[in-house]
Amino acid sequence: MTDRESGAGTGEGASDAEGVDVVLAALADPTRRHLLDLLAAQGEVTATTLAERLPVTRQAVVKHLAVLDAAGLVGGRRVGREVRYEVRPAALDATARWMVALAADWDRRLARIKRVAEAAEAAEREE
Amino acid sequence: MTDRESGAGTGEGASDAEGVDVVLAALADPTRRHLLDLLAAQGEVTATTLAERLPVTRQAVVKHLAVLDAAGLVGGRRVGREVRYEVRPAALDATARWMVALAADWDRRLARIKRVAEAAEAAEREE
DNA sequence: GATCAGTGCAACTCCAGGGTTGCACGTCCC
DNA sequence: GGGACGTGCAACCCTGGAGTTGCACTGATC
Repeated sequence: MTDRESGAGTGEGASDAEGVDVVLAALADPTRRHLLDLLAAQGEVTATTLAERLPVTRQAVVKHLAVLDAAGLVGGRRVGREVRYEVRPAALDATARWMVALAADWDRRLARIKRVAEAAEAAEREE
Repeated sequence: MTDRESGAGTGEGASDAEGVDVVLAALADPTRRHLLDLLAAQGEVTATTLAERLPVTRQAVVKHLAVLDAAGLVGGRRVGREVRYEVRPAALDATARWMVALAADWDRRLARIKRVAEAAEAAEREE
C-alpha cells in the first residue's frame, strides 16, 4: 500500500504513512466511531457527557479520545475544569484522499490487466 | 458515524454500515495493508508466494487473506492445487466514498459552527 | 467552607487476534 | 509411483487494547 501516493501532506495527523496508519487504526473501533459521530453532531462535548451517552465508563471514553487525539481526529480544549473535545477534519480529509487515490490505483491496475488479457485472447483467436 | 450517508450500496462488502466496519477493521492491520500492496502490484498471487515476501508464516498470511476476503477487499480463485488471490476494488471504492462524505459532513458542520460563533460575536459588538 | 462535579493517574481484568507449529491431504511433475 | 509442493485444519501462545474500578486533586456552586 503505497501511502505516499496520496495527497496527504496538507493536514495534521495523516501527513505521512504513519498518519494514515494511526487514523485507520483509530477508525477501526466501533466505539470510537460512535464517539466521533456524537462529537460531530454536538460540536464540543466533555468526556463525562459522552460517557453518559455510551454503554462504557468515562475512563474508557477518555482512553478512546486519547487515541483519536493522537490520530489528529479530535482535539481537546480546557475550559476551567472541563476539557471540551471536538472533531478535526484535516486528518480525516487526508485519509479519505489517500483511500480514494488507492482505490483509483487498484481500478487502473485491474483495467490494465483486463486489457492485457483481452489482447492475449484476441491474439489466440487469430492463430 | 452515520454510515448510511455514504454512497455505499453499489459495491460488495461495504454495501452497508457493517461493510464499512469490516473494511476499516481489515485495513487497520499493517501486515494486511502490505498484503494488499503486493496483490495490487502483482495481480494474482498465492498465499505461499506472499508469505515468502513477508516476515510471517504462510498460515498467518492465510488468516489475513480470510479477513480481507470477508471484507470484500480480495477474492480467491482455485486453479488446481493453487488458490490465487487478487484485489477487488469495489469495497475499497465504497469505503472511500463513505469517508469522503463523512469528511465533507464534518467540514460543513464546523463551518456552520464557525458562522454561528462569528454572528454571536458581531451581535455582542453592537451592544 | 462544605459539597458536588469533572478530571487525571494508575492498577487491574480478560479476550480477540496476530502469529506459530504440526500434520494430513490433494495436486503436480519427473 | 514417488517426491515435491501448495493447501487446509487445528491446536497453541501471548500480548495489546478495550473496558472497569479506586482514589485523589481541582474547579464550581451555594
